[in-house]
Amino acid sequence: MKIYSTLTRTKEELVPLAPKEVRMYVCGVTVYGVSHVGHARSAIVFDVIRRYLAFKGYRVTFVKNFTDVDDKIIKRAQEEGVSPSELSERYIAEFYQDMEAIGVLRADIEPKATDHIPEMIVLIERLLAGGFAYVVDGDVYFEIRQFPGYGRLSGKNLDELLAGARVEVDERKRDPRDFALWKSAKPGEPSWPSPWGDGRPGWHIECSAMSMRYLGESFDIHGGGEDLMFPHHECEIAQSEAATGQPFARYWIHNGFVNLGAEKMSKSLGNILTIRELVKRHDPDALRLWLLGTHYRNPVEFAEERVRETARALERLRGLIIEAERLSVPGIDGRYPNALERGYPEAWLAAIGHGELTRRAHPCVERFTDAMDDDFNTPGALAALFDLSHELYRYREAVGQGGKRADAFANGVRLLARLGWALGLFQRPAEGVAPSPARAAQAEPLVAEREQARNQRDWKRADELREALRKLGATVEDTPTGPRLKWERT
RNA sequence: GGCGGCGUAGCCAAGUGGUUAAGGCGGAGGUCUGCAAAACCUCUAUUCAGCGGUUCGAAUCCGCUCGCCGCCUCCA
Repeated sequence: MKIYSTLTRTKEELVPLAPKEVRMYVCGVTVYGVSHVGHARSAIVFDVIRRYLAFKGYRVTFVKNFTDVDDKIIKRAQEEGVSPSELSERYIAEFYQDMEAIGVLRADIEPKATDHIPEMIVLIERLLAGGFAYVVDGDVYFEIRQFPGYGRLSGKNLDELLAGARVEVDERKRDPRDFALWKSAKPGEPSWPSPWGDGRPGWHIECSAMSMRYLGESFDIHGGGEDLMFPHHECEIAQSEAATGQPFARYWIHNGFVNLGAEKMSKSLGNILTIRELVKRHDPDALRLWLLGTHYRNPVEFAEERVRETARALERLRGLIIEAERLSVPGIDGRYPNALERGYPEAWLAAIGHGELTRRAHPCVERFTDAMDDDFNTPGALAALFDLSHELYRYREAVGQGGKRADAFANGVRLLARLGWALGLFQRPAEGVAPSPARAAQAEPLVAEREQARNQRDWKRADELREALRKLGATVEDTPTGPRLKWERT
């Protein structure tokens, strides 16, 4: 399969350092506030990448960090009159809640910067010993001139960076572009002892230290939002490769932004839309489906209406799962909340049990994996999924005729659910939106009475009751097996 | 100023040198239905911002023009 790497700006064949094993590190969040749609996109993109690699049969080790010490955290903690660690712990808990709400699996390892100060100190010492860094008044800086590759990832040359003249002017630095590895302690700020005096780590060093700790000095994939390309990832490469003399990450993956209207969304602009708010209004699967409808490297513009449209498309796919479950096929197993399973599309195709349906499903599955193999082309994969759903509905229409069998249909749906799993879809109960118990209790007698009216061919009364149910938020669908309620999201 | 990206149907969005330009939403007609809903069938871009060029052949490559956006500073 091919992955676009920012480092080379081309799609490259994925060749992991160890066969059949992928080690990936993704820069997580700085925990000083609630997460927004942009974080959701990044989390979902890498969740899908991780899932699909597992689906392909790779053993994936996925590390995603928390930055729990930095200027913003300290500032916010002071404003709120709590300790920085209290603040970061709170937002870590919030982050987990949000991720669960949108169906993002936990990473295998989720390290916090403050738990890895010793590793960072060791790394900084290596850099000092190698002549890549220098100490000034308890601060340690990385000297970028000592690392010729600096600027390669972001495609910047050093002179342009200087010409930009936005770099912080600090007389003590040998070069204005040098960046801090260690910052000396200021009163009232958290600090740790170090060979250079009490202080705290610079931003970039944590990711180098933690990725090396858990994945080794060289690993396969390093990812994050496109904004992290420079300076963060650029600095990570410099300090890591300077320290080890080894190539750091092999493939660099950056996801595009979520814009709000014409503007980018960011905490500093204050125009954020939180995940918390979003999942109140939208089905999490609709949110995911909407996000995956655009390739991960392209920007996407958020609009409530787009997500609502996507929810209608989702209903089509989900209708199949509901249908299959109604055929009492036990547990459509597209849902594996905590298990990463490798995929065997060929076996699943064969397991359908009816040659005709297998034959029709086959090209859909192939297009699905071809699209995903091509730099995680989720829009292409979704197109294949919709085509598969189409084939399944067609087949279901004809069940009972010409050898078409309900069990084959259900097996086909199971295949669809498995493909969906690789995208993180269909992991919740297929019924989707569940009514509150109170509403369900209210609806029950109305449905019963309506059935009675229909049996007596009292269409007027039946329609009144349909209307009454609609006011409760439920749409009635009459099916051969009886009425079915579809609840609105409230 | 430097670097990079984008402009495909009413809307969203794949495709990046060669059969009929995916898919979704929306819309039109039909089947089914007491009526609906869902599903199914048919249709909905002779054309890919514009203009030139390369090529037997371009939405796809090159040049120019217009429009939009991102990064260069904390940010997913």
